[in-house]
Amino acid sequence: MAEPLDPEMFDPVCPSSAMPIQIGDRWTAMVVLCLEGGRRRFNELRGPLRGITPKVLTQTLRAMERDGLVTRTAYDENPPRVEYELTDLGRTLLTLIAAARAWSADHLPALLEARRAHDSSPRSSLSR
Amino acid sequence: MAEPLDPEMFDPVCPSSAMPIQIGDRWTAMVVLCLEGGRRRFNELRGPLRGITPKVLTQTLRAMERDGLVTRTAYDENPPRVEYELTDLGRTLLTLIAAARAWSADHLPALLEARRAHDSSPRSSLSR
DNA sequence: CCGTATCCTAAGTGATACTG
DNA sequence: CAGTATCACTTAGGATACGG
Repeated sequence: MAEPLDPEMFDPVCPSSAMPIQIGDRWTAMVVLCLEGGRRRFNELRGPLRGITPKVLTQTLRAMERDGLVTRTAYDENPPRVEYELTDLGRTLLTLIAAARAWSADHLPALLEARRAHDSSPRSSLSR
Repeated sequence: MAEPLDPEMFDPVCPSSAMPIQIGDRWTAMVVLCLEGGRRRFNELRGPLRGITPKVLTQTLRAMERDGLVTRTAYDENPPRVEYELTDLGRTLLTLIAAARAWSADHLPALLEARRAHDSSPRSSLSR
């Protein structure tokens, strides 16, 4: 298990990463997906989560640990090694996240098109 | 259709309203649910959405209209009347929201318990 | 390698008051 | 009735630098 992650799996700027939902904060759902394949080290998570700073990743993981979504295991080695893993509770989010991604695949283009049409309409900046 | 809404249906402070997901901003999912039963007037929405201010409700509805989730119909009457209604696209969110609420019903207690246990643990404020 | 410590800004939200 | 106009505030999130 735990095959290498695509280091560019998530790019929050890229619309294809757009999710209609947010679970917890901005990164939580992505972290869950990153941990789907098994336990990961801190720096293994930083790659796929394009642009996340260590501070924010720590924050996110701490909050998830607090909520019982992940476990944190620190090995007393040098250099240090810390691994994160989904709990059973954390894994229950996977189906919900999958549903959300399915919604995006099915309907996000329509939403974006509606937005584009609205923004380019003369009425959008006028009389209300 | 359009039976009267429970004026206390949603209280963002109440944990039973807690959602594991957010769709758009803080209120969007609740607005979708409020409109599930049919078209509603502006002030009809303010009751169930406990504590929402008119400014924020307007913001939310405008954003949803822009994204093609609701339609806004203004009748030229006095006193003014404006009705909001879900579009087909907006209705596609209902199943996703239902899935989210089901997750809450099934797993939110466990999450909250994990949080409580973590917060009351002596380790939570100590050595990291 | 795995974080912390500071500092900072932008967005979201709300309170209050006012208007066509 | 259905909004707007201000003002104020909190917090998530990020940039950067440093530490065990």
